[in-house]
Amino acid sequence: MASMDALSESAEMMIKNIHALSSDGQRVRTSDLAVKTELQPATVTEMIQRLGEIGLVDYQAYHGVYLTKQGQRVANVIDHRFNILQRFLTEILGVEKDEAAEVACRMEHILTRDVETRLSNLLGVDMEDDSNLFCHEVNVDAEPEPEFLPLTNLKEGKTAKVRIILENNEMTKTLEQAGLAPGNTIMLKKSKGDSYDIETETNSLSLDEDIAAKIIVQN
Amino acid sequence: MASMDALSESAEMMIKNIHALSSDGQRVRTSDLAVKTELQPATVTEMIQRLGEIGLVDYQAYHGVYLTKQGQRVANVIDHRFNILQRFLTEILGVEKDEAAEVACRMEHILTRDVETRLSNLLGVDMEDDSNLFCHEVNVDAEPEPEFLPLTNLKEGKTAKVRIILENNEMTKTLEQAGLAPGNTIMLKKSKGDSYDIETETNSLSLDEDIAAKIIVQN
DNA sequence: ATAATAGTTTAGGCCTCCCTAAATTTTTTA
DNA sequence: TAAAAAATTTAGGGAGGCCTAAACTATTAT
Repeated sequence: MASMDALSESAEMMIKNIHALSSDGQRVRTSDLAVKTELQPATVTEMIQRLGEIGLVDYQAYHGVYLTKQGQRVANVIDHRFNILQRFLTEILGVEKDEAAEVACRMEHILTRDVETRLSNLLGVDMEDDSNLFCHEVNVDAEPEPEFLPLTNLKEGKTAKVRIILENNEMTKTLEQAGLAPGNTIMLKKSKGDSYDIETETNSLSLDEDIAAKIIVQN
Repeated sequence: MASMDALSESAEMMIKNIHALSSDGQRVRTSDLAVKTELQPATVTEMIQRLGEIGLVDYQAYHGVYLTKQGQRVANVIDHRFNILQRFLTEILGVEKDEAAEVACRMEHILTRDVETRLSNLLGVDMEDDSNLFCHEVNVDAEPEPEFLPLTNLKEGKTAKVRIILENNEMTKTLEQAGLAPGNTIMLKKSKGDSYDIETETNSLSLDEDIAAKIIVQN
């Protein structure tokens, strides 16, 4: 049980993965960690030995590890940060799930307590409530992924959801009032020449190509 | 000029600092970089030699460095990411400036292009426009910042713009059709008990607290 | 129960990033 | 312009994090 230095990203990832694999409180095997972390078994051994010296993990040679109380606390913090970040990235920014998971997995080691709290508030999560502190892993269900594309590439008759409007000026303000706002669903009726006829939930309108190119939709 | 591997955080920080110190296109001295980065001069030398081999920097022993075209491009990307992150942290999350700078300074090396774009959009920055790609340092102009807050925290009689609606289900679709969509302006008429009477551009409606809490507005 | 197999650790090597101390080069100044 | 001072680089070392190959331990199967 040594220094209270900040843990490295690698060390935190190892703890996170130990937590993810120790469903029933059993010791986690080196080889399972190696697969999960995509490291060589020898590297895992080295790592968990170091974590053992720091007191975050109970390690017995040839018989794997489990998290100590202290280690569990670390794991919970990391998991919580990951969840908050992933939710922020997907629900608010609209980032695609896999990328959100990757980015969240890197950022979770950087987030400060304060930023974490503020993000939680934005998402309407009660930080005191530990009940959302699980979910270790990326969800790997392959869904027919909706594509992001400029409105100019949408096929006639297709419906898509507005995700991003590049630029933020008078013009785009007008568009938003006409129902062309992020989150709304629109349908491209016709594109003739450089004019795009679209239908929003509330209006019909026609845009020229320059503007249409700045509207990114998702089908 | 070697590998196109991703740069380490340390390498990116060095480039950022070279950029920050080379105001007039002059070579930057090792000792100045040492002060700025809080590293030993010998460490700086080592680093800039490596950067030179990769072609990001023009290094002449005993006479300092300057960024190559390629190095400048890297610096611009990093600076832009920093600015976007810092603005997000301060303007939207309300994080105190110094902490925001620190966190942004760690996250800038992790941000993907996609997340960067989406954050820019949330902030109303046009990503194509390179004119915002300078500013190495923290912006210290205090403006009367518009606040992001859940509808449940809006004062009666106040007008605000809808920025984000968390969740994307049947209910929220209905809300959007009633004018409660990102980009629209609404006014909170009255909040009595856990019921919120609001006026959108097209309708009047009443929400209960659970839903109101998921609507983030900006005043 | 022991030999074969599977799993784990140790040994040793490489790279990055940081350091200090010594050597070297540049700049200053007398 | 040569000696002193300042700046820079080289040399060498340590920790973390990763690797492969070899040694070792545990498990399984006959």
